[in-house]
Order: sequence, then structure tokens, then C-alpha cells
Amino acid sequence: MEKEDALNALAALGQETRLDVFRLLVKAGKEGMTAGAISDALEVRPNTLSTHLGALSRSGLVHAERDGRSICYRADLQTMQVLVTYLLQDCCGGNPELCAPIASIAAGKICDTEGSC
Amino acid sequence: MEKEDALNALAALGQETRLDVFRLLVKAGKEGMTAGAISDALEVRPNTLSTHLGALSRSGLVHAERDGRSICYRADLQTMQVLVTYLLQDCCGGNPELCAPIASIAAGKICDTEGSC
DNA sequence: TCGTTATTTCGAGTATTCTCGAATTATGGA
DNA sequence: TCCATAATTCGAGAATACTCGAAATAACGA
Repeated sequence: MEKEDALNALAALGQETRLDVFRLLVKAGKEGMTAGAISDALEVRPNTLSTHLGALSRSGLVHAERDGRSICYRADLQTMQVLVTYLLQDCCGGNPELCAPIASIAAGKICDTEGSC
Repeated sequence: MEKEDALNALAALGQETRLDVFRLLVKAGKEGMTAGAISDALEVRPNTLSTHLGALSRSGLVHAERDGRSICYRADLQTMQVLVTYLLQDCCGGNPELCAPIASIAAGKICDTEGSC
């Protein structure tokens, strides 16, 4: 991942409405949500939301797919993975122990509710 | 982690100079770097850097410790862990398979260079 | 084709953020 | 105590980001 990509993704998430949108889509899972449904859920005007969805899209954190009249948005967790990897690059160079807390991000911690993760 | 904390951390990292500082400190590891050393390394004016270090500090991504006339900054990877966990909360609710890519963030991926991670 | 619904694009106003020079605080040594 | 070094705080200007109403585009059904 290039620095500019990481910067775009982080700046995208560093704004309240967009963070809300991303987390909502993470929860929505593979089914995603239409722009309208997101607008209703978060009570954000459609045109304002559209601007934010554009930013999230450009950063690769979400993807859009047209479905009839609606457009369905889904979170891209792989971009998140690449982003975190970028942020922690070279963290083990001199001091492996610093990475220990990060290792616990793995399956166990995030996916407690589902044994299969 | 509260939403405001996540927002602060993400907004902090979504700015070029601060992202550079954080990554530099991640690489520096437990020894950290003084404000002056960071200023020299990134060629950022001391007062501007100080503002950015303040933002990173307030967000919990770095911590400061005075050492004589200098102030030493270190990255806090635990805050990163909590942040990522927050971002991916409930991602497994309905669709465990979405979490798969994230699981690979664990030890193996990030810490390739050091078997002990 | 025409009207309706879903979403995006445009333009402007407001608010926030970034950067800098100058001044200030804090520490250690002569 | 006095000076030099290290870092932060202050205030202002320039740039960027956010939100909104209005208008435009896209898709479906009658």
C-alpha cells in the first residue's frame, strides 16, 4: 500500500459521519446497504451522504454496486487489513515484544461471537 | 473504546506529517525518538511538529516522556489494537467469512522478519 | 413517453485545520 | 545566576473540508 492510499483511508475514517457509515456497513456485512438505507439509519441528508460515500469509495474502504434504482454499498475489510499492515510495517525490526499486543487482534479477539472466525 | 477516541486517533493518522511521525516511531520501537530527532528526520519545523505531536499524544497513539532537556516520544501499539478492534466490532455478527482477511493480520503477516512475534 | 424514485453533482457559505514567525517555558551546565 | 538548548504556546493568514439547497442523471413501471 502506498502512503497516499493509507492517508486517504485514514482521513476518510477520521470524520464522524464517515466513521458511522463504515461501522454500519461492517455490521451490515456482505449484504451491504443502499445509500438510502444508510441515509435513513444515520439521519444524514442524501446529498451530504453521497459526498461521504464518494470519499469512502475512493479510499477503497467501501465498494458500490448498482442494484436497480438503488446503489448498494459494502465495507471492504481487506483494505482495512492492508491498511493496518501498512501502519505497523517494520514494527518488529528491533523490538519484537512491541508487536505482541497486535497479535491479539487476530481471530480470537474480534470474532468472539462466532467460533468460526 | 469510545467513538470520540477512535475519531481522534483516525483523524490524527489521516494527516501526512502525523502519519509520517507515527510510522517513524513505530520503526523506532521502544527507544522512541526525541522531538528534535523527529524534526530533523522529517524536516518539519519544531513548532509545527509540536502541534502534530500534541494531536498524536491526545489521541493516545504516542506517549511523551521528558528526558533531561529533550522529550522522548514513543508509539503506543496497544492503542492501535484497540482502534482496529473498534473498527471491526460486530463484523462477524452475520457473516464470519468477512473476518477471514483480518485474521491474517496476526503474528505471521506483520512480523515476518522476526520469528518471535 | 412520462412520472416517480434513488442517487449524485454543482456552487456557495461556514467552519475547521495547517503552517509559520515570534514569544514563552523548562532544563542543564558554566 | 546567566546563558544556551529543547520544546511548546500563541496569533494570524491561507488552504481545505463540511454541509446544504437546487439541479442533474439514472432506472423502473405505467
